[in-house]
Amino acid sequence: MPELPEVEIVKRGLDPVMRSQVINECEIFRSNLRYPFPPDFCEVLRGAKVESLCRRGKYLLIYLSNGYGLIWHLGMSGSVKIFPAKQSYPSFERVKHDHVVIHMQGGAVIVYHDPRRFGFMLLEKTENLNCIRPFSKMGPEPLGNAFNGDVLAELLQGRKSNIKAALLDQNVIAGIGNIYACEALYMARIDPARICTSLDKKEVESLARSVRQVLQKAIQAGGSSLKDYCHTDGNLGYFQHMFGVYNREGENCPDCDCDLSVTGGVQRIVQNGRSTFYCPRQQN
DNA sequence: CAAAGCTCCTGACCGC
DNA sequence: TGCGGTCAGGAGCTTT
Repeated sequence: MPELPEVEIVKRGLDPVMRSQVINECEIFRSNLRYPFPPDFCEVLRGAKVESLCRRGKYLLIYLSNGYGLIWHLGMSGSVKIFPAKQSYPSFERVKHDHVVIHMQGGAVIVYHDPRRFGFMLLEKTENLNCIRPFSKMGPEPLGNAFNGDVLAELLQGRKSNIKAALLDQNVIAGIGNIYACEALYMARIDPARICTSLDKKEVESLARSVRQVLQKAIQAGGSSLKDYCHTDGNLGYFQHMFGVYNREGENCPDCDCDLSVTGGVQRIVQNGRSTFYCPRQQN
């Protein structure tokens, strides 16, 4: 479940093997992931030099010298593996669910693996990238300079949904998924069921700070590895060991020492069809 | 327009 | 041991 921190870690892993390097060959092993590959997908990549890589929300954007940008989303279960030049000879073993293989001129091989195939790769002219969906409507980067309590207050202005759903809406803030929405609300000590408009200025300030902090800490920890996610070198992130509430139903949260037989510990509820984990004693 | 529901997919897990 | 049912969730689409 790659969210902003996991995509950022993937980007940092890809950068040294892709930036300023030429793509020698691209192979796809099925015609579609979530969406069909563009018909000229491999041709556009082949021979192109990678100018730069960036992350926008949960998206990876790879800018090519031929005027195209590769739009790459890891969906729910996507992961990227890099086989450095020395180890890629004679050839790596392609395993089940390896759908895309990119060969760099220096010999490194980049493999996209995605069992559930919620991920996708698309192409778009670089000049159009900011004008097309989802980027044209996407909310601000929570780790960017342009994000703070005032901005968040403006974004939540007049919203009638609960605050958890708002954090998950990519048109409000970019990059937050279910894990970090739960963790940010816990860190800010805000009940996930609160309606956006009911939050006062102080709470919104606290939430904006918590969003930034939880994402920064997760990046420092190499992201969260649950089920499918791992780094480009195969190592796991360890932020899942630092969860306060996510996936911890029935346990004490880090700031509670209450009697579990009385309080039941961290609760799991369903909001908008998604699990929410929270501590009723800390978040209200 | 906003908000909520539905859908895609596979593997893990559970109960019998 | 096997088998069917349920769950997980990002985001586009549909419905309200």
